[in-house]
Amino acid sequence: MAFKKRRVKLEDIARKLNISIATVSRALDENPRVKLSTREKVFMTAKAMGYMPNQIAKSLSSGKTNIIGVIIPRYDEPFFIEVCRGIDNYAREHNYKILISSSRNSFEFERENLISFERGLVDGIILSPTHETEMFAHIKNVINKGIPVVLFDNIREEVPGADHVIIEDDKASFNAVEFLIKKGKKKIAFIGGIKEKKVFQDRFKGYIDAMKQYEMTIDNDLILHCESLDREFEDAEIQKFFKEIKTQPDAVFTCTDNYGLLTMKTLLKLGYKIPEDISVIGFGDLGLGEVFVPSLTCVAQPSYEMGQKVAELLIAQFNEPNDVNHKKTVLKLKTELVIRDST
Amino acid sequence: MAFKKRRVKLEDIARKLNISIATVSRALDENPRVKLSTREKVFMTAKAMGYMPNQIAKSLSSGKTNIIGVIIPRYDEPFFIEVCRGIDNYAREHNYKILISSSRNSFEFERENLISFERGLVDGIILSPTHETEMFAHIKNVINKGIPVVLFDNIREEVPGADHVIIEDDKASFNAVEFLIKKGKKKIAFIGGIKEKKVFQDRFKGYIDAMKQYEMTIDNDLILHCESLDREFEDAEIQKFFKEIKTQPDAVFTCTDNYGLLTMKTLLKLGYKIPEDISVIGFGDLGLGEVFVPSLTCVAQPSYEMGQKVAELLIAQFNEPNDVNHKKTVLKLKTELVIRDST
DNA sequence: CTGTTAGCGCTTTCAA
DNA sequence: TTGAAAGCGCTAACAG
Repeated sequence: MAFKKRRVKLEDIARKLNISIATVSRALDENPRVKLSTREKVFMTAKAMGYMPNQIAKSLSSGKTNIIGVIIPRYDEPFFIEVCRGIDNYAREHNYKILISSSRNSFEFERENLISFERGLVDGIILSPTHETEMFAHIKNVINKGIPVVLFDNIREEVPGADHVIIEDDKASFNAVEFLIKKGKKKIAFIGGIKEKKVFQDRFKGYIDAMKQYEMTIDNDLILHCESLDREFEDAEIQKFFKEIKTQPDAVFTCTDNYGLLTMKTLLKLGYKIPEDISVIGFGDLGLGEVFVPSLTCVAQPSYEMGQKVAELLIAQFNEPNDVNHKKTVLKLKTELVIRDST
Repeated sequence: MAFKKRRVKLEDIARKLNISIATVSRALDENPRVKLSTREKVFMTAKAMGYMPNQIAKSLSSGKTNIIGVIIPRYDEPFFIEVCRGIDNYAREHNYKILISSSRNSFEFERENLISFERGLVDGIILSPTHETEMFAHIKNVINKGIPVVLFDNIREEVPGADHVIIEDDKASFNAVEFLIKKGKKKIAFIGGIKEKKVFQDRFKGYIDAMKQYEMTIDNDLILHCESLDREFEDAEIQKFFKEIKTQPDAVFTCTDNYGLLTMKTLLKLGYKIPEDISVIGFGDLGLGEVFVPSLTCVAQPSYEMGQKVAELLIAQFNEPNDVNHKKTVLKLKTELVIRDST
């Protein structure tokens, strides 16, 4: 093979068999209107000649690409990858591929990615907004062009026409904090993420609600909203928080697995015993918490299922007769508190 | 907007301006052969009409999709995600998108994915073979069709025509084991993965080489080749290994971060002190090892760089005049031993 | 500097 | 049951 071969196309098969391109196309489509014997002949020669359909030509002609565009804020967060795995799984079963793009936690990139998806490469879009995303005009724009959209995870504002899949963030953290209170904890600290992110707002709300409902005093000294998006800095922020803390907490509710682990690390280094002196709870439950010593009690988030649901909703939109008066679905997934050694 | 709008196309712009489609196409391409004033007019109207180029039509006509197909064995391994991040980064800078497919550790899926990529959807393919992949006919096939291919990580057999990017697995583990020996360790255990996987073979070789070179006795009782592909079972295998072990080791060299962490967990639960009683080394260094208490000494693998290199090689192939007599590049990336608290 | 025209490979009416 | 032919929206060679 010393040269790049020209690909076999329908025309080649047609010529070899002395039939028309249309018949070949129909035959390969297993169209029953083509005589069985012809169909068989076509199949054989197609195989013999090493025919491969051209996906691009098919797409142009049919107006469907069978590709789903996925935009996530970042790759290096197991939650998003797990969601993608769920999407991929469902999509594959329905003959779709996924094109993943990261918005790198930037609204500008999110917009760019979205625009590039408007160029007809994808049949629909799944998007998890960044913390920077305040305006949703770019998304509405896409929807107005008739491209189906499903949003998940961090949705600050409801977008008409798009399905939403989220988890019960407030309720989940309420339950976790309630669990600590019922264990007799008196000084429960809170560690969350950037305040702009809806999920962190909701998790904070759950904390506050539980504290109020059980008439605990809320001590601002025990509350930290991490501001960094980078592992390294998160670590530093958390270390600083516990070194400078005035009131000694007897429990910490944290808003991600990573915060939970970093908290345990810091506390262990400061000489605390977990869970004897202090309890720690994480959020997410994506594998790491189980291995740590002591293992981390977590709010378990159904990430993989979330991916599957999101894909399901999108593909359902594809099959709707009228995709513009699409009735929006808002799906709230349940979480579960997985109790381990850290509480 | 109560109906799905027909997209604006070149023809619409052309008609509105009373010029030809070709001119519009060239103008939007910023072709200097088009009069500046015409170009400007075209840009304005395109914008005003909300024109978006049709990527599919472009691809069919130009024969380029600007999409890179990536096939990885699994999503839930940070190494692969990190490589993808590197690929994505480089690709994006060069105006390519990536289509990720998981082969789910199965040769059959790998083949299927490859075949679906042969349908003209991607300009080139990046692939990390599964442990099951013994034959490379499916890959050679693709290369013979003139589709550029770059392989990385687990390559059992060199494939002519494809570039390879790997790390110095044997040397890396040699160095790690040597480090333990020089620390005065006498009973060094080895925990690796399935024997079919080339990377694990090489890492084992490095261990054996170091042990031989320093005239240490190799004790089969201290060697474990994990057979499971699932976290949960890995955990059980490692626990079993240490519970049944006859000789007490004073160090453990493990072939992945996860093995390292599971080993530490098991040892801590069995009452060992790390590093006082026993040292542990992991392989990969993808974030988790740093947080654990004690933090894990690791062979640091340049995963992100690997992704960038892989993408670079592929895109270089795109620009080669003759892609069939392509001179294969084999790139071996260096690793580094990051020393932390576990040794 | 601009227009005409012939594809790219496939799908799909319409006609036979 | 099959064929002819008109697109899908864009590119590019050629002509002017």
